[in-house]
Amino acid sequence: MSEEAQSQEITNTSDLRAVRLKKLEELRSAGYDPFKMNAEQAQTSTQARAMLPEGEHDGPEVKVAGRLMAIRLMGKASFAKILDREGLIQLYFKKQDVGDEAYEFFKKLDLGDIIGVEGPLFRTKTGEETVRVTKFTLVSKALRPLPEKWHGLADQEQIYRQRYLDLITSEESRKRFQTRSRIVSCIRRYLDGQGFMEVETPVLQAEAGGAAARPFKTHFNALDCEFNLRIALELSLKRLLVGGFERVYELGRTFRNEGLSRRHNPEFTMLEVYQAYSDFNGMMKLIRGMIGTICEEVLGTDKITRYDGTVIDLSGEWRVAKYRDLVREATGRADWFELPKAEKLAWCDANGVETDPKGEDFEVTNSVYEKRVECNLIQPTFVTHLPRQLIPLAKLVADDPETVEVFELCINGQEIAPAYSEQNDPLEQRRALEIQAGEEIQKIDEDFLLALEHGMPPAGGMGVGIDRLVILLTGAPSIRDVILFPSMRPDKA
RNA sequence: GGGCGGAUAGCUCAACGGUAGAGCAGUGGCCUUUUAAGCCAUUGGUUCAGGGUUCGAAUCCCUGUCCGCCUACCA
Repeated sequence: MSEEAQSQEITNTSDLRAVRLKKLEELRSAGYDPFKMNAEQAQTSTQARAMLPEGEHDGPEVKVAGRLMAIRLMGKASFAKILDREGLIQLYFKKQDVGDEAYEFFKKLDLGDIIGVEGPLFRTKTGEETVRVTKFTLVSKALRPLPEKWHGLADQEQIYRQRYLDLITSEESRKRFQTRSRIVSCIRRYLDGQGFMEVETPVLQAEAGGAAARPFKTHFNALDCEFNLRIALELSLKRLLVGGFERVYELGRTFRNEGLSRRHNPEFTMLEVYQAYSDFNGMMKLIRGMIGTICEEVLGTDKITRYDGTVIDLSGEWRVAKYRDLVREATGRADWFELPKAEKLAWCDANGVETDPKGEDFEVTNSVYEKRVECNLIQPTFVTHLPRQLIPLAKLVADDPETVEVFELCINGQEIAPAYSEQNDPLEQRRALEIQAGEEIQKIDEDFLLALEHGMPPAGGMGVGIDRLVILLTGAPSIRDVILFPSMRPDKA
């Protein structure tokens, strides 16, 4: 590849790669190989800027490094900007300062090249902190050009497939992923501080249980049998409750072989937490405290402005509302639960709520809940007292046995975290699993039931969709904007 | 799976049946405090692929590929 560029006379100067390859070959034949060089990054861009006090014109020497993002050549002096992990910093190259030869070298640099520079700080007449470069080193040559400097990357596909270009050009995207990382480490700190223990359980499972979703299948060569990628963490973690690990959590990737949308990615990050001698009320305090801590320590605010301008207020006490009341409110029918199914169906039909007419009565109601209640819960709301048929794995509410001890925390029109008072009666659990499995009895996880029969302490359990939480907390428009490399069809190039 | 929209220079986009253009970046030149720096000159195209209609297609029609949005499926 290099010979081709080396030997050929470049006639087409808009073949940017060829032009840059030629520059590289020229450097190499002059005895300079950028890929064999390194630079010292003694300060980040923000640290360096902070070393020049407000009002001061001159500052100390700094050594910074990063990617060249802008070059403004003005004859015998030039301005440039480099980007490091914290942002941009301006550089000033003057022929007098660096010497004639080095200045000619500088003029051959391209946008996208990675350089290290050193020199004293000064403030320009417009007030910007700038490094007056005395020495610089090219440490990586970019053979490909950066995206357009003003508009950046607009092609959604390229943003996802070549995320590095998006990260280089979009500060918003860069910040969003940095925030995600800080949210995740804050969650770990918070749970660890509450005496929880982080564990890792198998991703590869003979039977993927703990939720009703289609799994991804794979083949386990050594055992010569079909395996699945996990669809939930629940069953492994409850075995650990039986084993005496009373406060456990796992923060890991889960896989569901289902469609892609603004809210769904087939592989997504899930947090599941189990706490012995607690229940769904305890989980409510836990999630409230966790999100409150993230607001305080990561975001510095409890008011989130969404991409469309909507403000989500996470301060104060969050609303707690019963499922039935929310459905009554949404339909405007105080007598909703007394209506015969035919009238419920008629209401759905008249109000554009799609539902299966052959479904059970509670399923018709749940269609209303999903399409008219959940997606409208923008401000934080704990929905409680869900009908028992919807969640067979939770304990019944003692004084209202048609409902279960459960909440679903909804914010931003999405279910962020469901939590249960976990079922620990092994006989009830078997019955529930059998009902759920229907005819496919062989799918019941006997090993899990065996564990339960040894006695599991009463416990609260909760699942948190980390991607959705990050969507909420960063105000992002889509799940694809909070996953670095979202699932894509293979590039057929 | 269904519906709608899109694919044109390296990037962002125009041209909507009649010679494919602009800005950015690239190349050459001028310019010692600029910041979307400026000025002069200049290179760069299988208009996603394949077929059709037409004197003539980036433009109209068909098929395919890929992408986006909506929708469906989804404890």
